[in-house]
Amino acid sequence: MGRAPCCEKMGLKKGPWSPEEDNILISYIQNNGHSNWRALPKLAGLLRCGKSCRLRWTNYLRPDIKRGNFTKEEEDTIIKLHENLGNRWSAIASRLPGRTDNEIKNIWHTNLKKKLKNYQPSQNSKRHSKINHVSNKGPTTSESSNNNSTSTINSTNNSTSTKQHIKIAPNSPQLSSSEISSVTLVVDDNQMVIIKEEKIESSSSEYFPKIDESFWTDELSTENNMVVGHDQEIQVREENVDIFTTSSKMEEDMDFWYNVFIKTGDLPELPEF
DNA sequence: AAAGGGTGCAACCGCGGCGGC
DNA sequence: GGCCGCCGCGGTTGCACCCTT
Repeated sequence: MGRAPCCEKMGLKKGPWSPEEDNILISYIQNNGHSNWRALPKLAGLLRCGKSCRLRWTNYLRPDIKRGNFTKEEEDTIIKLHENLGNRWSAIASRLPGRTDNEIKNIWHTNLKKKLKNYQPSQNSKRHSKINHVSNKGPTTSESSNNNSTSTINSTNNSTSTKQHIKIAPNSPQLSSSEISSVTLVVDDNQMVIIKEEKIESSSSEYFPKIDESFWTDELSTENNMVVGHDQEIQVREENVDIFTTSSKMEEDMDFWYNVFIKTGDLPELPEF
């Protein structure tokens, strides 16, 4: 079934936006919000499709957009994040306040990609010097196409005495958006952080254990172990995993910890849980 | 000064996810 | 469960501007 192309209706304007159109859109959204993009242009009196309005607003007119050149720090962050997230521009943009996915995508294609060609970073070796890969046992089938890995990291935090299991993202930053993955951190008795990344071919239904809503709640359920459980060593280690409950403080700490990890490749002191 | 190529960026296109019915 | 419409995302295009010759 074919999808009707955007702006198929005759009479809808395309191309660059005029200042007048911008003003109409801004004042309408300021007064009425943008709960329905489809209806917005009609209600605002714009000869544009909703999609065009949404794009203009999110990429250009939004008041919280940071204009101007990217700083060195922002560029470095983009490079780091792209290394980990791939072309997931919206995910990258979400970590750069005031920057849009479109802007980041543009800067990447026009600027950073070229920079990287001449720049062979040592981040990987740096990271690997701190992350000791203790096993790399994928599922017994499709091993060649699945890139599962488990890493341990020495933590300097000596205060915890129980294993904790932290799911930081449903998608591994090491994998492209076309791949389904799971990333899990486990802190064990010896203050070792185990990073479990699992890459799953999206077409391979055997790696999609049934996950109910509880998986995405704060409590660690056995379902979690199923998801990461292709690695036997991890399964054994997880036998003593305590129920994991989160607090906003803990989430903040983990977010900070993860951000430093992403930005620098270094592993800062592990937050106390 | 003009032409041609390169660059940057706004905007468009089409697809997929998701929710409502 | 399937259909449909809306929204968001990533890829691509088009054009204005800049630089070089």
